Parts: sequence; C-alpha cells; structure tokens
Amino acid sequence: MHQGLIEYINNKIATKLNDSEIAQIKAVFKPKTLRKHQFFLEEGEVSKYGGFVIKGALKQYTIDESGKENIIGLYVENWWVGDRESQMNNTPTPYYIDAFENTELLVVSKEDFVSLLSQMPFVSELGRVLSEKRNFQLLRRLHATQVMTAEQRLNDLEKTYPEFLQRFPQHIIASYLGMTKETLSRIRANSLKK
Amino acid sequence: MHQGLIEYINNKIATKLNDSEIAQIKAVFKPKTLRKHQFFLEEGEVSKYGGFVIKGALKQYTIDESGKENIIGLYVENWWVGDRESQMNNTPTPYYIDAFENTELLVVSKEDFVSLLSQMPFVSELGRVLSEKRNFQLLRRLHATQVMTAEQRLNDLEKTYPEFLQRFPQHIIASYLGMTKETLSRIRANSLKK
DNA sequence: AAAAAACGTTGATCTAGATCAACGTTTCTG
DNA sequence: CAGAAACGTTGATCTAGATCAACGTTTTTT
Repeated sequence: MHQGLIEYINNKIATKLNDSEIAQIKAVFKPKTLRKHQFFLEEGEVSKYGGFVIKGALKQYTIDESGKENIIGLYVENWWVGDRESQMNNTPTPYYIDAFENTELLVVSKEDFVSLLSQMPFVSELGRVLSEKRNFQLLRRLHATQVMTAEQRLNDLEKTYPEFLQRFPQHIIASYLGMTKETLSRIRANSLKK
Repeated sequence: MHQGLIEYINNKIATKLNDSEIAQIKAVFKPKTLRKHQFFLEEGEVSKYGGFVIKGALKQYTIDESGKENIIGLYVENWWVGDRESQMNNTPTPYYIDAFENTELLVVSKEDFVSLLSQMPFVSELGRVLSEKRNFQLLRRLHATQVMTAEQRLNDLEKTYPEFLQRFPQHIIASYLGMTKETLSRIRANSLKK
C-alpha cells in the first residue's frame, strides 16, 4: 500500500529512503478508502488531513447558490489532494472534495507532517519543490483563463493533462476549464468538422 | 539596503538571523535599481534572477497578437518577483516584468540560492512556507476568475489587496482582474449610484 | 508653456459563451 | 430487467462584458 508513495519520494530526492525513514513514513501516512461519491472534505469543515492518491480519482469544487458545481481541481494517482490552506490555518474550507471513483489514499495529519519535517530534513526541501511545481501549474491555469478562448483552453488541456480527458466525463472537464458542457460539446463537434 | 530583507526574514523564522547568516545573505542578494518602465524580464529570456522588492512596484504580463497587455501579477514592497519556472527549468519565459515605478530590488541568482539552501537549513523550510502561501493566493484568484462576476472580483480585490487600488491606475487593475478598463469604470460609476 | 502621452469616462454596438429546453443514449441500481 | 440517473448533443435565445469610438482631464516630457 505504501509502496507507491515510497517510489514517488525516491524519484524526487537525491538519495533513496533508508529503512528507518520508510518506517517513519509508514507510521504517519494512514490508508484511507473512499467509495465513489464519498467526501474527502466538505465545505465549512477544517481540513484535518492531506492525502496522496494511490488509486482512483477525486474532484474539488464549490457549489454556488443555484446548486451548480464549479470544479477547480482534479486529482488522480500520484497527486496530492486536500485544502492545505484550511489545514495549515485551521480555517473552514470553501471546497468540497469527493471521490469520483473508488479511491485509495494515504493521509497525513498536520501534526504528523510537522513531526516528519523536524525528523527528516529532506522533507522541507521536497515540500518546497513540490509546492513550487504546483505554483507553476496554478499560474499557467490562471493565465489561461484570463487570456484564452474556450477552444484554446481545451487544446491546452489536451497537451498538458491528456489523461484527464480519458478519465473524466465531458461535463466535469468543461467545469474544470471554466465553461459549460454545452460549449465543450460544440467545440468538439466543430473541431471534428475540420 | 538589505535591512528590509533581513527584517522580513526575521519575522518569518523562529529565531533571529545571526551575524554569519546576515553576512551570507548580504553576499548573495545584490542590489538592483530599475527606473520606471525598465524591464526586469522580457518574453523569450531565461530568467537569471529572483527579486525581492525593497521599494517600488512592478507588473508582470503577456502581450497578445493585437499588442494588448494582459497583467497577471502586481508586486510591491516585500513581495518576491520573477519567473521561477523559467529560472529553475532554464526555459524561456512567456512574461514581461517591468518597473511600474522607480524600483529597488535585491536579486539572487539560481546558483546563489542553491548555495544558500545547502548552507542555511531554514531556507528550505522558509521557501516551502512562502511557496505554499503563494499557492493559496493563486488558487483563490483562479477560483475567483472562474466563478465571480467582474463586480465581485473588484470587491474581492478591495478586501484582499486594498493597497493595489491606491497604487495602480484603473486600467492596470482592470487587466489584473481580467476585465477591460471600460468595464471597471462602469462598475465604479454604478456602485457610486447606490 | 506647449505638445504629447497617459488616464478615465460614456455611448453604441457586437459577440463568445451562458442559459433554457428538449431529446436520445448509456450506465447504474434496486 | 425495468426505471432512473447520468451523460452528451443540438437548437433557440439571452447577456455580461468586449470592442470601437470619441472626448475631457491630468500628467509627463521637451
């Protein structure tokens, strides 16, 4: 169960994890299973856990007054999921996160994460690098929503995360891209004609 | 000149910087002055430096085919500025960054930053925390552009970064918020009526 | 101090994409 | 396996905000 996480970390750091480190990681990352449609986090809660996706897929979204889901994040194997802002600042989250498929996660509490930070010096550095990568993603997406047309954003997604288009249905992709399912459907119909 | 940066760091870490650390920081962060309209970074370049703003203001933007500026970032005193993705991956940046006022920066090269990381253990952790904060900002802005109306985004900015509204003219704010200056002007006119 | 830029406003018009609605197909679920 | 969700498509209509244009005011440059 922890093998995926350990390989993931080994691929990101200079030296391999030793046995003691592996034991520590196994101790603080607890397995959690979510069946399809179960919540990992609900609006108003304070997030207790961060999660690493071993198997499955999740979506992160808000719900507006009219009940419409606005999807802001999609997560699959080897992605980190959660609302770190809520978790770090003990503030209520504005997001829902639920399992889009039956999902296996490894979750870690804030306290356990802090203890890892103090005991394993490379965790800060790994966290820094991963957080910066996430920054690059977010800045790109922000820029895309501000300057691109709906069609350009779809093309962009096909290049950046082609796996999402296989994995999630169109109305989910549409919302993630900030458009309606009708618009996405029409873009598709149009580009087939060409 | 370095005093602002040293205070900034002291406010973010558990213990104060000692003399040796201060000396190291002074050695790698070099002063740089930009006159209004001078570039810190231009599209196509590989970013060599990250910068910390001591005094002044900068804007980060792309320019589209029709020559229009699309502003994606505004930076004032005590903000970090640069394209870290370009700097870290040695890739050409898509952004322009220029001084919106006469500006004083402290800049650090990738190599010097890496040497700081290895010599001062708290740099990783500080970098991690700052990068996560930046993540929170970016996620909020992304969500805002996807779910809010133009008027809501303006109200949101008034709450989040009220200093920007004092500091930057309306057409800059409008672009930062992903709307035209005409739309921003009309929103203003409208909310005065109420 | 004159000329030129930069800035902000208002009006008229346009359009990308949203909304509303209906319907066929596929996939769950009891 | 039957009924109900979930999903995707197409058409008609609507609208928030963009675009285009003109003009007054303020700021900067020479």
